[in-house]
Amino acid sequence: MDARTRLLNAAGPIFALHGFTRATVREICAAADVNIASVGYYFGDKLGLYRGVIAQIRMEREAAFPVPEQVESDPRRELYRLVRTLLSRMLSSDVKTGNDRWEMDLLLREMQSPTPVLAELVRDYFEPMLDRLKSVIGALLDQDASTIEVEQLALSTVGQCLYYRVSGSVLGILIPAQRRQEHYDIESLSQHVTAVMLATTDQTGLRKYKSELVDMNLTVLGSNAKPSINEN
Amino acid sequence: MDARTRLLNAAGPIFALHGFTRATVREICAAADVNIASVGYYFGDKLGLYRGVIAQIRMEREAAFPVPEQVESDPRRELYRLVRTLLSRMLSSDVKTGNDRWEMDLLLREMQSPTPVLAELVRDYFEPMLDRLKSVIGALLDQDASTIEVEQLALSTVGQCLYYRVSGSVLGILIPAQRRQEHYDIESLSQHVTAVMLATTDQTGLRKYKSELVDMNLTVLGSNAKPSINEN
DNA sequence: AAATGTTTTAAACAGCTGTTTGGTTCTTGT
DNA sequence: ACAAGAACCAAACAGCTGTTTAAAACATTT
Repeated sequence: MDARTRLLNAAGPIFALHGFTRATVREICAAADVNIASVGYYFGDKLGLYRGVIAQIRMEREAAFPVPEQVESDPRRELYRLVRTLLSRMLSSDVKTGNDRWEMDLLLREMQSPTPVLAELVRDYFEPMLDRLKSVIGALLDQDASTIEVEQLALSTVGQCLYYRVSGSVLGILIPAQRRQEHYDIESLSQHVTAVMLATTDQTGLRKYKSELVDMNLTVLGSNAKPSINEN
Repeated sequence: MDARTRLLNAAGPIFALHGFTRATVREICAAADVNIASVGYYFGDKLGLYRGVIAQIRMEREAAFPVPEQVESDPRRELYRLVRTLLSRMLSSDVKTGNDRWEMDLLLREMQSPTPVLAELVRDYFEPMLDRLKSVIGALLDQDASTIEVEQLALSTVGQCLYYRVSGSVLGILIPAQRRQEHYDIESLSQHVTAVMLATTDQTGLRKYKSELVDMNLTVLGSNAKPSINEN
């Protein structure tokens, strides 16, 4: 195999495991069975190699879990498909090998310590998915739903999905292994998240509770006579 | 001020900004106006200093945004308070100074690259909040709600809140600054998240949509005759 | 077979890292 | 005032970092 691609393949998991800085080119080159100077030769420097890895896994994951085509007649079913794709991208990795899920770890590190790469990643990878979610949620809501309302709901959807990836380490401590395996797989979570969003976008749902909430809040504020201060 | 506490204060933002490894003791000591050898003198080594910082910010944030006492008669209002506390802990920092929100960044880094510190952090900081959420959501649902259902809903709540912190960098690219300031403050988001969860926990809500979903899903699978394969 | 261009190699470089040393200054109790 | 201990300091240490060098090995073309 080409030394360049061997380097690319070896770098991915190591960058994901240790982050960009902590990952050393020596460790990567040893894993790729390649001389240390090769990263300079093929990618200019360490950051160039990193860019290459990011670009590669983005293509891979778009191919493995593409945004479903817009053929669903029922927006509810389309929402389910989108959520499932989202969760698959978050939690799953190569379907064939069943390998570790290092790709998403890498993207999360990029979100936490952004490099110039993040902007294009958002533009090409996250935004299309968010737009699709907005369009489906818009279809589920009444026509006079505000842009911001639809957007917040789309973000709530992504947020729930992302959470199960971000706090994997925390969930590992909070939730016993058996229950985790039984109830926190992609299928169960897809159904759960979709159900939450369907219940929320029901005509009688969100707006009713939001106005209820405003009333409640005003009552609290009124009885306390402190209109703008944090009450926690 | 004591050199020890000066060190502790200076280390927090720097650890949060660069992560444990990238943060150098030289930079921290320079910011604290302290000799390099002091970290060894007071904390043993760099990791000891890190532990000290984590312990300190946990105490600070618990004092600044305590879990509300269980005095609310209306579970809906209690849910709102819990969500607001959660979002405050995520998004806000020192109320007086209005400083940067570096504390949560640090906790997130700990979640992503866990050290032995994470376990106690989960036990003392996350778990009590999650238990409270479970109890409120259990009160909102009908009595025969399963444990796992309540837990998933509680995690969905936390997930939505956490998302606005985790993907701060992404939101900065996706959403224009003005709209972000107007609609993505703590108050707006608290109302939004609470409304979503109230709509979902309505008696007629979640379970209805979940069974609907199962029907839909079975239909899809049946027409494709591929029962167990990922259809994305 | 010779020449040209490409790829690979071991070694060295300069710089930064956390930690330690041994001595100095300051504080405290008697 | 003086001794004992705590606090602090500049300097050096050993190790690892990304990157570069210049030569060797290989491949391809003439």
